[in-house]
Amino acid sequence: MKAEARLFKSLADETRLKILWLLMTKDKLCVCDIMEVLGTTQSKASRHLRYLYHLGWVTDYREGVWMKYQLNVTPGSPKEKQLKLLADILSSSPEAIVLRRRLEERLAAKDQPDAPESAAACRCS
Amino acid sequence: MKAEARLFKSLADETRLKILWLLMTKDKLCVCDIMEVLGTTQSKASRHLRYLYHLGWVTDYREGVWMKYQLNVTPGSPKEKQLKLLADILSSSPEAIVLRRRLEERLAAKDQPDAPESAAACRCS
DNA sequence: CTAACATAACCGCTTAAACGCATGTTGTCA
DNA sequence: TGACAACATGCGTTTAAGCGGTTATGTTAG
Repeated sequence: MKAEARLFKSLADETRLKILWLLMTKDKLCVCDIMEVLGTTQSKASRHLRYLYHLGWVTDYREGVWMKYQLNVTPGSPKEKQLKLLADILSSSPEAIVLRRRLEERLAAKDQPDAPESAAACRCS
Repeated sequence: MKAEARLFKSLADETRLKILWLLMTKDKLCVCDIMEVLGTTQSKASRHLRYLYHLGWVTDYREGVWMKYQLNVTPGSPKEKQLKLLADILSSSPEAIVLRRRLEERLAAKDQPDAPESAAACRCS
């Protein structure tokens, strides 16, 4: 059951859970979005995203300068089912709402090109 | 989401997963049974059982010399639902069958009082 | 080509988890 | 009461995870 243990270990980190939760709210996020919404470092965000990538939780693709990440929702895959369960568990957390709202705000701020430099520090599309 | 991370961390260990799986097969196991079936140390088995106990996965009660452990299946509790999901995940592991068989053998051997000392090293009821 | 930016990889450090071993505790039985 | 069995736990060690800070890689714009 080593594989199962590794599966759960990949979920045994608060930052990774938050990242997955953000990607459930909105797929196709770049690293700078996640890093900004979570209020963390680029190094940390990127590292956890790579971790999730190698374990099959997310897929990535490049869009210009930005690396976009999204949930691996291949239909019928075990991951898809697991993600559903995970969503159910995370949604009952009090922080879930806060994070979701922060993400909305962040994405909205980026649509305003006259952002007051506080939001949208990066020029991620 | 710290609580959720801790929840998954409690499942991020192979020994603990195996213990939970054994308890899904047969509730009310003593430490010596688990330790024997998993082929591990008493110290290790006991420690992980206490760990699972403190996180609400299992309950315990004393039966003479033996400490009996069983899954915490309080109806309607979150743990009950989580255990169902966990059972689903673990059952698809190749080791699941082996462990289940080993447990059956172990329990059967204990019913034979003329055990050849290899099985039933302890006199657990 | 070069500067600027987004991201990944590296390094050293700190912390926490898991383990083995030994010891303590509790219950049973003679 | 003393010996023994089942179990819990304290301690020291080892190993792995996460993190901050820095550097390397890749991409675009000028």
